[in-house]
Amino acid sequence: MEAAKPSLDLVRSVTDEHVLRALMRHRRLTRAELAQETGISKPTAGESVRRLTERGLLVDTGERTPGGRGKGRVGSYYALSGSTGTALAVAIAPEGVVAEVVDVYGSTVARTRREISRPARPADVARALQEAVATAAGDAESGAGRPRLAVVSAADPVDRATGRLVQLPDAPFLVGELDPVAVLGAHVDGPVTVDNDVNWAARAERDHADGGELRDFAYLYLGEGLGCAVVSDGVVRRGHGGLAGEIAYLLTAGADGRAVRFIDVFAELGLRRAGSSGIHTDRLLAALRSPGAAATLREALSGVLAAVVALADPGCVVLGGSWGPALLDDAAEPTPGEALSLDGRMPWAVPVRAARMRDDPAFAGARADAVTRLRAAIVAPA
Amino acid sequence: MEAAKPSLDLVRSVTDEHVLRALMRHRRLTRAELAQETGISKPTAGESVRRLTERGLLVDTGERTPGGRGKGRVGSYYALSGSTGTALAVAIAPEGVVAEVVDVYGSTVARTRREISRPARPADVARALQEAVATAAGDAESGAGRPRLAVVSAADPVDRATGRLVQLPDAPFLVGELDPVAVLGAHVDGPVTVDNDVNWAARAERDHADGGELRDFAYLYLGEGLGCAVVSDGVVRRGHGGLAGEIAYLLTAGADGRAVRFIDVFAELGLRRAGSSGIHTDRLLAALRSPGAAATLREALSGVLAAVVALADPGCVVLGGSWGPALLDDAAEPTPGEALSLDGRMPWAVPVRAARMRDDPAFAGARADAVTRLRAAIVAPA
DNA sequence: CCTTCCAGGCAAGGGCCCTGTCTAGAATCG
DNA sequence: CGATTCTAGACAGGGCCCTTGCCTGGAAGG
Repeated sequence: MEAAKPSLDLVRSVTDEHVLRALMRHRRLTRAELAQETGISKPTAGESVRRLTERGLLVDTGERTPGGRGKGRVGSYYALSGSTGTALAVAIAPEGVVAEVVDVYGSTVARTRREISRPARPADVARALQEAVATAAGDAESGAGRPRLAVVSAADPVDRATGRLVQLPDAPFLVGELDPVAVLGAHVDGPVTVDNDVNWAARAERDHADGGELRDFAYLYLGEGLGCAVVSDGVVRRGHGGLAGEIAYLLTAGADGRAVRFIDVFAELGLRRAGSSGIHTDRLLAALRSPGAAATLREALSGVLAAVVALADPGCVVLGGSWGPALLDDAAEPTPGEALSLDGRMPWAVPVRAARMRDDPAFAGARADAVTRLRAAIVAPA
Repeated sequence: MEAAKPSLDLVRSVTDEHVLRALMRHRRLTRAELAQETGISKPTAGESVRRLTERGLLVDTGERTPGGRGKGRVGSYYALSGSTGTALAVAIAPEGVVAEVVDVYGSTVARTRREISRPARPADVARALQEAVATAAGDAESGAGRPRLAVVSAADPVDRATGRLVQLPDAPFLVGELDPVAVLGAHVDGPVTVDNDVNWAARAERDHADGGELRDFAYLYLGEGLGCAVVSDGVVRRGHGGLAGEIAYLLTAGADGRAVRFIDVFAELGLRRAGSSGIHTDRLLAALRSPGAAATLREALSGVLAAVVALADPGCVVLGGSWGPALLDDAAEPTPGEALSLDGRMPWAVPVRAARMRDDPAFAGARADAVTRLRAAIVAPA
């Protein structure tokens, strides 16, 4: 509703969009099915099919049978043509790189994974990224051409304006000067979207919830690194530079009650890795069995939670990462968040629960967004 | 672009909207001017005027002269009719209540202010609100009928779902069970929108900036109460319950380096009012001249700033309230934020500046929103 | 008084969508 | 095996909305 002034082909474009979206949901439809599915009249749907076929977006699949039960005339099935293209979804993590080519239906066209041996050095990560992307894009290119766009998840802070990874002190992973936009741009025709893995995981968690109930929540990632995604009004809010959620620097209560940065709590407990500056998760999980260390960690996390709740007022806090959910498993499941009460710090209660998406949620979020963006790219220039 | 399926009158509605919006900007236009202004053709503009006049939204003003220089045929001026109505903008603060009736052009139709003697008790506030609203609405009603909607700013946390004021411990103003939606609903035909004064001030500050440059920023209100508005992607984000920005409960560094809540820092310095639980601003401004207290306050505020920056990544932090800007006046203006450096707590720098809107910014924000909503209400049911 | 100039009305045309009807062809039934 | 039944698709008619182009009427200026 912005600069749509002299509109009459606007109405045609919305018709075409409905037809395209219906075929994204159903893969193949006859013109009559299309009319019923979209609510558009039969002649109009037929005309839209004619236009879109002419533009090369739709093809007659050649399949003619209208289904088993049909008694009447055969119909022609139409489907999106191959020229609708594919999208590339990539996840960069210290354990390895995943690159997947997806089509408009959300199906996987090609997939590659490159492991990285620990500790992950910047050059190793860059090489793994290059190889994984080249392999996946190459495998898919023979079939469906170059991907039209790319969506990248990176286990590092991402500059919102440029998409480059940002190097912050005390951050666990050293990806150096990696520029995913430049690397992916060589394999993709369109835009490259880059964001933090925690933000992608939060989007996956949001989409996983039923009926859009998760419109305002915080996703705390507690693993080798510390991160937080803030979802407000249904959208991950990245802030001015894309660095929103860098909770490592939040002031919280340390072991002796002094105000220390969250990340420093782990140093004081001897839970930071020697080589990198990440958190030694194995040692941390072991330390959780000692009441003293567990209490210190819970106290520190409680201060962080209070800050998140005070500033963002989430309706719920989701804990993810390798050891975040472990803080909850101890508590009785029926009373989630009991073990992480805010200790009377905050005057209102907020439920805390473990993340439901556990299998590479960052990649899942990026992959889903790649499909969404691909669909939008097909519809938009209509 | 949502459920606009069977659209052809959609295009007519957008035409009418363009005509209405043009007349909101220019107050009166002939049909020819309307056509030129909107880019629509002359017959179409004329037809839209006919429809809108028939619906009672437009009137022929009777003015006929097409302007001084015109040599040709006289044109008829059309304008929005009186039935487009008015909106009510209200600001509730402990010092008093302001109620203003505005029209679609943003002009003031009626205005009332009721002072409240300190200390403001809940009953005083409720009475002042009743009186101010009744007077303003009554004054305007004779001319333009009942206002169509109301927008309310309240110097208290506001529940997002119900619009009721929320009572939090350690909050300065005691408005009890005040329910602005119920009070205003008696004087208004349409919806009543209620939000926190800090959020409204932040919106005013955003609109005051040139060219939408303030898309991601934080507005820290430091007065008798402590508040914060977080603007992400150009919109104030209220959180799940509307309580985002309650920074009084944030953990920060106290005088002795211990982790204390922000509000407790003022108690330790003896800067909280006896009767209410607000901050004694006069005493605080005096205390700022003592290096020790000033350093303590800056240290505490620095911890709060770090939390805001870490979680929201604002492109800039704006300080408002009665003593917030005073923290900056001491520093050299050319290097804003120097006196409030993050002390190396955060790895990236964020500029800090004083609020530019100083004259009741909360009311200004609510008033502007009332005009916007009134215009939308006129256009929407088109 | 005539010319100039502009607001507004009128006519024609094109685009888009809808309802309603007809046709063709295949499966099913008697 | 032919008649019936059912459905996909084509076609005609009509309504709505916008646009271009032309005409008219009346006021200001020479």
